[in-house]
Amino acid sequence: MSEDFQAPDPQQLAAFFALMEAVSLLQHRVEQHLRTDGKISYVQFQVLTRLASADGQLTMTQLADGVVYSRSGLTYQAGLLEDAGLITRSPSPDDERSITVTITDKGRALVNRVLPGHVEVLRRQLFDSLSDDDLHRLGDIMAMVRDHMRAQPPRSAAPRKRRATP
Amino acid sequence: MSEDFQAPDPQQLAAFFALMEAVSLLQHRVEQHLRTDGKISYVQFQVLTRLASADGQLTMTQLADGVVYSRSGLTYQAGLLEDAGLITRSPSPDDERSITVTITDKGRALVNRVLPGHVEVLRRQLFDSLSDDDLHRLGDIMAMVRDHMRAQPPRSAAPRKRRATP
DNA sequence: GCCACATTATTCGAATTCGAAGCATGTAAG
DNA sequence: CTTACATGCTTCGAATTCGAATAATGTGGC
Repeated sequence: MSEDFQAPDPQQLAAFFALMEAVSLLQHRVEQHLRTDGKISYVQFQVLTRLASADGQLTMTQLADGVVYSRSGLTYQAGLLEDAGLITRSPSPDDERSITVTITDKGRALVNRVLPGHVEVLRRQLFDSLSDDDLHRLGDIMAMVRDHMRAQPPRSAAPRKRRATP
Repeated sequence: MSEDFQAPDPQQLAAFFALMEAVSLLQHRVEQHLRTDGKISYVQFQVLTRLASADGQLTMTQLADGVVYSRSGLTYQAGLLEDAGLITRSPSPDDERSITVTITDKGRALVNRVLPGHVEVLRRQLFDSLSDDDLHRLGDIMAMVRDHMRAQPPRSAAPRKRRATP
């Protein structure tokens, strides 16, 4: 396991592993609560809350980007949410290609019904284990990481826009 | 959105959102690299590295717990890894029910081949955006969260075998 | 105006995931 | 020993996920 390449600092790796494992556990708990309490998945909850905090409507692309999801996956979920009467989809006025997704009253009601329990889960699983200072610090750190990654395009999937001998 | 329940501190929520979003992005990047470079998923990579650092072999349950995965999901992945010749499965000597999973030389070779690139991705996506101090702090914080959640059983799914109306 | 290319969303098929049910083995109580 | 339950893993079906291909609309250069 120890070879000639630039060996990583064990401390760095430990941080990475702890980060991934903790978030994995947290996701499971959150998912479980939302499923039993509101009969929705975390993705669906994310879509609804994003719509709610965005004054009611967003396009599919805006949603997919925010939720860090594939377009096709979002199409599927939007279909389910629409069938359930929690959102509506309508063609966008400005751009004929876009779809405007709007949260319904029923959707808002569901969010409001589930939110307290959701927050309670977060409190018990995450917030309670940290001091205010640590929590504050965690927020700052992860915001930096998030911004850093948003700014940095993936290595190989970089769009081949670079001049191909024009 | 603002009602009568114990409203969460916006700062707390911001930390949670940043945490989830950043990890989501990170997972995508890592997954993408492993797929293109080694033709394996992150789960499979996790299984292999866990085996490698555990002196070669573990039981299915130990693996599933460590990887935060469903048993059935692990069975599926183990099947793929075995077909690919990266691990072997054999009945455990002590416990006739258990399966001992062992990493093969080919499995170790794959890990060693992919590891440098993997670490490079982590460096570029995660480590580079943080000071040593922040990284250290992040590790400590997430370790605390992880331990806290491991210690705390999920709220509703806790008791499994409650007798059904005797 | 017209042509090439970018952008938006969906459909499709394949792969992965989970939970419940099933099977076999281990263990404790009587 | 025998019954009752616990544990370890797999099988099965349903749901979810992604990426590639597709269709439709927008935009820029000429």
